[in-house]
Amino acid sequence: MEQLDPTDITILRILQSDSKKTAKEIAGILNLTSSPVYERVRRLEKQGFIKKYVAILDKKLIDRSITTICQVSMRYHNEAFIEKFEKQIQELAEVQECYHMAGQVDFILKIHTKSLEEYHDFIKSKLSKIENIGILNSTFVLKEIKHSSEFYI
Amino acid sequence: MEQLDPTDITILRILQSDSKKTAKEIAGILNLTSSPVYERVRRLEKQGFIKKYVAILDKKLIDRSITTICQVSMRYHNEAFIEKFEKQIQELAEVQECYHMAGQVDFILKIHTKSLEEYHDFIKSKLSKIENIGILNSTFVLKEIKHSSEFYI
DNA sequence: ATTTTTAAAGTAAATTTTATTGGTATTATA
DNA sequence: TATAATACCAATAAAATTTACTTTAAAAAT
Repeated sequence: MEQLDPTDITILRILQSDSKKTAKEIAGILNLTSSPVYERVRRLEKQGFIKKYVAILDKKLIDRSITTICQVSMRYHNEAFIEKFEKQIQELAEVQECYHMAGQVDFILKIHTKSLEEYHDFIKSKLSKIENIGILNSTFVLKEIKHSSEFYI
Repeated sequence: MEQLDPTDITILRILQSDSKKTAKEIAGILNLTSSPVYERVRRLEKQGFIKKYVAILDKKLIDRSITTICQVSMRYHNEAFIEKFEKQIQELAEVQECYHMAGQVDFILKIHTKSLEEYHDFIKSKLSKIENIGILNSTFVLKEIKHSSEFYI
């Protein structure tokens, strides 16, 4: 694995919090000119350190106020069932994240909906239609204490 | 609340998945010229629909391979304790997300570390040092089935 | 039905940023 | 010491952003 020097790390930190910063602005922070910054960013993209650039939307304003954490356990743990479940989850637009977990619960999902009613519809008409779900436990987010896509590097 | 028309929604969908798309490229998809697209994007930023633009890094390459979901319950539920907990969590760089939940468990945290060992250190020397934590339950992500910052709009 | 108003889109030019190239200094290597 | 590699700087071309202004089309008012 290619190593990151302190300049690379500073660039990654900046772009994690604001990807609209120009090469020139970053160069100002680093006491460099924009060319080496530009070249490093391109290299970091090419090497895969930077996967993509995205816009983060305001959940409330786009009317997706309800965040739910849903914990799912399967009835049977055959490879075939698990794989099918994973595929079906990927198709559900309401599911923003899904992790296969170690421990009691098999999967943890993060789901965004307009309302509790829409969440109810989601469970009734989409999630619970998936074969082989044993236990399904939903808890609602009362308050977002911290929420970011940044990694500490 | 200001309403979004179909053009706005298309723009938001595109920028959620790739914020490097130029106004011209988006205009091509929408059969428009770049100026109205540019003006709409500026408006969507100003109105707050777009909160920020960020770079998404590769967890593995930057050596944050271990993702842990940690469920925390408080011993006492005074407002003062809760607020102090929230403040302290916000300071912890390893914690990427933290939600105050309805139900049995008070908080759910998503934590990224280099290794299990580093996670252990985090629990021992940082998280469990916070006053008033009752139950603390950690489960590890075996596989990311789905992971995105996009909302379905 | 015609005119007025308004909002959205188009056009074009300026400014800024991105992207490329060539050259220099520094450091490591043979 | 000579050579190669690396990282940076400077200059410039290409492209995108940003601004100002004009046109178009739809809705509202006369």
